[in-house]
Amino acid sequence: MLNFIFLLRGFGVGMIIFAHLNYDLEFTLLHTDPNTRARAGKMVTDHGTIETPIFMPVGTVASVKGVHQRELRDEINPDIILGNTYHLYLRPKTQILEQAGGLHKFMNWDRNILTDSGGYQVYSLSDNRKIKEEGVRFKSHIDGSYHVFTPESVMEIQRTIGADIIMAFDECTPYPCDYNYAKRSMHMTHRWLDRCIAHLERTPLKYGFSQSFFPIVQGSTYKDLRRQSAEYIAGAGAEGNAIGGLSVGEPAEEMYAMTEVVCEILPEDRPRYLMGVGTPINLLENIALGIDMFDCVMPTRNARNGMLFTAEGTINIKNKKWEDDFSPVDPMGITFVDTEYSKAYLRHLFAANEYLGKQIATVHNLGFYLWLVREARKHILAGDFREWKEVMVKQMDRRL
RNA sequence: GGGGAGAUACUCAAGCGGCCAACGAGGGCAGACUGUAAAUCUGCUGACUACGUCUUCGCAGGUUCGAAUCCUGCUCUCCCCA
Repeated sequence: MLNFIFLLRGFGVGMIIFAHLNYDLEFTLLHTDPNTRARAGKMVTDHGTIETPIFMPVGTVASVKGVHQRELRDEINPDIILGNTYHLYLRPKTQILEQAGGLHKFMNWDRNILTDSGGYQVYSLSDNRKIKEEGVRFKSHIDGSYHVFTPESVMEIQRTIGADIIMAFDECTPYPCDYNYAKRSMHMTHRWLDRCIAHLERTPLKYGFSQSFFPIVQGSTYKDLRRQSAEYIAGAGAEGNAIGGLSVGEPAEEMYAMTEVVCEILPEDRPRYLMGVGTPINLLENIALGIDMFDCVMPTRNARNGMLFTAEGTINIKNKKWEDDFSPVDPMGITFVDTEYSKAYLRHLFAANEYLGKQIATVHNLGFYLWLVREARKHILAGDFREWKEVMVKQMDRRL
């Protein structure tokens, strides 16, 4: 653990304070697969240990949709979940989170939390925002009011939300993206990164535990830009590094190609986080390329829309063929919902639009995703990851 | 007994001479979803020997070049008065 001392310029004569860009994240690489670039590791933060590779369930507005915290902890059991700066800033609003003593206390989650910076909303709310060098002006999707996010303000907000890992403010470019636009955008993201770091250094921690900061590689689907960006991001020397701007509609092969060139450059001894990915197959393929952390709305959103992920392939539980199939939701029985309910019953709940159906499907899908990354970890440690992965990819690439 | 309103596809419900195989909603069937403006969105939903043909709008006749739409009769439903 490194603690840098630095002098805050122009802030009182000779006043020495501790830098707030902490280096408190302990990441240990336990094993690297000899046949692929897959890694098994462990991160230790003030809110516990995160075993990698990890999948982080998305809880945008301080809720993993459809799941109680108790089910999340006891059944799905992730070491870390996500929240979103843009959404939480708009509602309940930063000040409420501050009064609550931070997001952990507010939502009663005492394990790790990572907050996304709102960079993805720069992409997804493209009709309702304007990007400038200074920052981004958003139109609230809740009440139509206007708000400006700058790298500085986003760092302030994330300090107040109080996640364990906070993300740089970036621009997530769309797909396809014109080369020149991707290049300009990438450079702006880099400049924003410098501003994020500068601002974090003068923004104190609020809740007595440390926060790690991850910068984000951009560069769209262009290898040269990705390399350039990865070098810049690696140069920041952060405790972990993220890859953004993927899983925005590009073919999987392009995603893997970008992950590959970026992972060659990002430091081995720091966790690598591929943002917004993905399908179970995407996870395994990217683990093989050296990714340690993932998040995605797919298991939760698709669950609410009736899609189940299993080791044998995907199920659309709304389909008529399950009407009289009284077999368990998933005979593997990763979580209690898998064996306590039948497919016919779950289909009925969806047909009747009962909340419970969406809840069961969500617990199942998240249980499966977490099982998948834990299993990957086991096989990396055991040395047979590649063989296992090949079998799993083939098996999961089906519709049941 | 008298007066009035109405019967449209699985359901509800528009249409009131040609642009009607018939708006819309529900239901049904299928698809999409990747750092969550998503409990959302999209398509199909009379029958076929399907870029065309055939049979539909209570039933039976009629008027018209042409009828779910107009006329006559019948059957049934609902409302009001006695």
